[in-house]
Amino acid sequence: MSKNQSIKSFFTSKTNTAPKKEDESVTKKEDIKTTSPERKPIKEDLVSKTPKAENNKRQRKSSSELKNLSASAKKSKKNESDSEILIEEEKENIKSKKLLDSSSDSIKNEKSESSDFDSPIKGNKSLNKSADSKRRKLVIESSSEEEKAKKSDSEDEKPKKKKETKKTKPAKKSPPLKNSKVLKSESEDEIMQLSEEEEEKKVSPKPKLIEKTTTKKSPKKKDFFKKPEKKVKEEKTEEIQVVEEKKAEETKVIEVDKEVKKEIKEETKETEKKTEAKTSLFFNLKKASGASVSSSDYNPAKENYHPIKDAFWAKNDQVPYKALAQTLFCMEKTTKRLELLSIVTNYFRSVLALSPKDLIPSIYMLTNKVAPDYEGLELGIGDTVLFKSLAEATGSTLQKLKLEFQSKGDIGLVAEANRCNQKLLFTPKKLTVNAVFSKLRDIASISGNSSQSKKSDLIKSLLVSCDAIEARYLMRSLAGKLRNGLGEQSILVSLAHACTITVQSPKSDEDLIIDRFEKMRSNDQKIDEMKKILEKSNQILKKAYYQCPNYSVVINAILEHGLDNLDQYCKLTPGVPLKPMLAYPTKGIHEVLKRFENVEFSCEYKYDGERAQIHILEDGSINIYSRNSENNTGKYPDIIEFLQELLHLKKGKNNESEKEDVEIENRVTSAILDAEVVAYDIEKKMIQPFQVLSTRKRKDAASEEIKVKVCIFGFDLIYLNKESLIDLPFRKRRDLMYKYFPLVEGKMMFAVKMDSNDVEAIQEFLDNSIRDGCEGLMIKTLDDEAHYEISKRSHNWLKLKKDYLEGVGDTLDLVVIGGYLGTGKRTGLYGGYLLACYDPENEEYQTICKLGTGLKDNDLQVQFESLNKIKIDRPKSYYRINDTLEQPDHWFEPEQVWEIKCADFSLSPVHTAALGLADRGKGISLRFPRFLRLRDDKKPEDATSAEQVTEMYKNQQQMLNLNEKDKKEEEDEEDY
DNA sequence: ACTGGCTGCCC
DNA sequence: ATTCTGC
DNA sequence: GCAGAATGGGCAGCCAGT
Repeated sequence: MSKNQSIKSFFTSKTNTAPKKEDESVTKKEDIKTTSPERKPIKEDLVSKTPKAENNKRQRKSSSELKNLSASAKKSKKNESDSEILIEEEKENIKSKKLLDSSSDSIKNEKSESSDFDSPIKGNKSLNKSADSKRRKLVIESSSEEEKAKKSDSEDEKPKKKKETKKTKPAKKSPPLKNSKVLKSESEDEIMQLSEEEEEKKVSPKPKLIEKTTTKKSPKKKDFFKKPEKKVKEEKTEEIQVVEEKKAEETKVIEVDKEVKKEIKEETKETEKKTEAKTSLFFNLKKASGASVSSSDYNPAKENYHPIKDAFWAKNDQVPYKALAQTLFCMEKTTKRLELLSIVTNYFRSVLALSPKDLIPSIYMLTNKVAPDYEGLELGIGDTVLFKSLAEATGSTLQKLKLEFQSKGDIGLVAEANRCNQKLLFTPKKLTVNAVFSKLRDIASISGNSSQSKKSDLIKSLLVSCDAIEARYLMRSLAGKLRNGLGEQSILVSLAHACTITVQSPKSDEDLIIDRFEKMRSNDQKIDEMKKILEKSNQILKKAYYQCPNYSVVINAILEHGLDNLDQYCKLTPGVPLKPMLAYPTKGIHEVLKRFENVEFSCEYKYDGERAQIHILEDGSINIYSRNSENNTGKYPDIIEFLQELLHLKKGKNNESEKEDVEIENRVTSAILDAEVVAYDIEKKMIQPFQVLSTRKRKDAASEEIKVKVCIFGFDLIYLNKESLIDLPFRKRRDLMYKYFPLVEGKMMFAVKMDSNDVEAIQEFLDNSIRDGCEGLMIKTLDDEAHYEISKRSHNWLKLKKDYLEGVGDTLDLVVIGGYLGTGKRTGLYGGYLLACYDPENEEYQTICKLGTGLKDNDLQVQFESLNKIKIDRPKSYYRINDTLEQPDHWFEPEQVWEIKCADFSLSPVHTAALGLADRGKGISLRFPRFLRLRDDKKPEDATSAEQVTEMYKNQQQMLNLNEKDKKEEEDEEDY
């Protein structure tokens, strides 16, 4: 029965879904793309042919582009001279900039200098996931290609096998089961009841012991690999053995790379010294008197660092990029925050003392930005482009680079190792921080036809001039992940410290006080005083920056007027976004009460929409900014028109007379309103889900064409009629908001609130909020610590969502079927996993989401070991995988079941869970999935079923509300 | 003119 | 967005 | 408790290739 039935059911499932799909225009593609069992022939095609074709294609391309390399190298000279001009322009620009009156003016100038288009190319703060996985896919497929030929025969048997495995699993699983229990007990606080035998096991594989048994050099992983490898070989079939051997090879590679990675710093430093030895003479000539450091010895981590003597460039020189690279390099050696801060502080002090004009580019480089957030200037470079450029620049193949990336986990290290070694006829000019920054801006400014290749050319031209260390950090900058342990917050602290320690002498403009606290450092009492001064500077700077998040403005103000007077020059201004107040997640009402003990607070609905900071300017124009200070003005023309009407604002000169015409008691002439914009169905008076909101146009939306109507839910007022309200307590700010902003049903509303600290009342309010289609509650103190001051605490509010509560919220038991190799601190482990639910109807596993959070470091270790034992070289035929989903690096036997929590369910264009059940062409996926624990008591067939997933999807509050409304009003179904 | 892939930005 | 972790 | 760094789904915008 097993075999036939399963095949039959596969078949019927297919024939069922196929016709359905056909009448849905959407799904033509899906039909082909989805891997489904009875389509095996096609699947074979997909798996074995496509990658080949793709590889060939890429190889061809990269070789042809290789030829271009020499051409681009020639070009680079021209590029450089071009950028020189730009740099000069920029310098002029900065020089001539009058910061005071208009942050925006100076910004506009800058922008028009470097770019003549205003369509924002978005930034590059995160590694591109799809790019990542693409790369992985390529690697895996190519590496296993040979195997595939052999395997394809056995593929036919797999569906049959599946039934067998199903039956035999309990027996088969028992050894791993024990293991996983053991592992679990390590990773979980809650310890399961274990038999004595298990108790023993529990003790033995503790990481510490493993460490002891390993040699000095080889990391723990060495053991992890070898043990499972042997075990598995003994008990598995021949077929699997092949897989294992391959696995072993791979693991060896990783293993080696691990070691390599550890040594790489030292190595590179040595090579650095050699190469720099030649050039150091050159620098010595140029050096200011007293300085005698070569560039690769530059060490801002040094004790008693002297910003001039310990630097290696001369006064008024442009800061060499090498200095920045060395700074970052020093930072990599420690994780201690104070040390990191001091390193960057020292670097800044040198810049201040020698080349103050380079402070701005330095800050941008260290915070990995190219412009203020609200300018919308973004690199538009992802991993894909970066790897392509790197391949072209170095002559390596994409494949090789990507494979290397898997083991190194960092594109900077890959670039460093593959750096173009061929010596050019003439030594390229040394890079300066300003030059690199300018080029980054150039890259960001390019758009339009063949912009990709132009960007690529720029990157290559930069790479040519890089030494090893520089290449490392340049690539990280381009990838948008400096990963240096200091984010924007801490860079600001460093800057504040630097500007406080190294200051201009009050006596003359020329003199510089190198260390204002020199005499205080040895005295304990004085040190406290020093710390106070530093902290005060810190506050001044942070307060200035969060009200005016523009480094050019802030730094120019510091250089011209000093840190202490910053508040006069960096004031809150409508038209310039400020950093918004954020909220901390809270696990329950009790935690809320504990945190806000004896303090009055208010609870508000937390709406599931988009944060909007609405700026109403004196001239009647309105700007809207996102949570991350992006300019969203072009996204909400409807809101702007509505508000201008509502508040009797008129654009243009006539506003004076107009305003007098209408008599309103509390007129808004300027304001900054903090609000949530939510998709809203006015007819049904219903809040719509986030997924609806997100389908709105983002740029140049025309108000007539807008389909998704929107309602503003105001919750805070930060600025009103020329006055900043940030120092008022929340209670007063909110009252002003109520007073000045009229309520318009379905257009302009206020967050539903309740001021009470009664547990039951809050509980009820929380339930209500969920019922009304909200995410939960925001909790804010009314009077105490209730200023809108991000500089003190950016997360001054609390948020309480249903799915934060323990034992509440949707939980699923899902099967791990694939893994994605991690990057950064997860290098050498899995950084993410592919999860599936089980569909007994079709006897297949359907992907439902990827997972990458909620995992403890130890979980990652343990999982890497246990999953390696069940690694397979290709997905099972009964895995239903959409081809547009990025393929995992490794596939696994369906064995481990994990408990996953999520906030919501969504219809997914890529995941196949419950495909056809909730929607004809779309599967279901999870919003905010996170790992809870291993369910070693469950077999994969006991995982949450497709049907259950559908149920959960339909039981979402939003769906319930929708149905209820539909029933009541007997209207047509509304679907999105 | 259409599509797929990449990127950035919302959450 | 969520979560974990070192300081 | 903070800041930083791992990672999620899913949308529109843009570009390259067909």
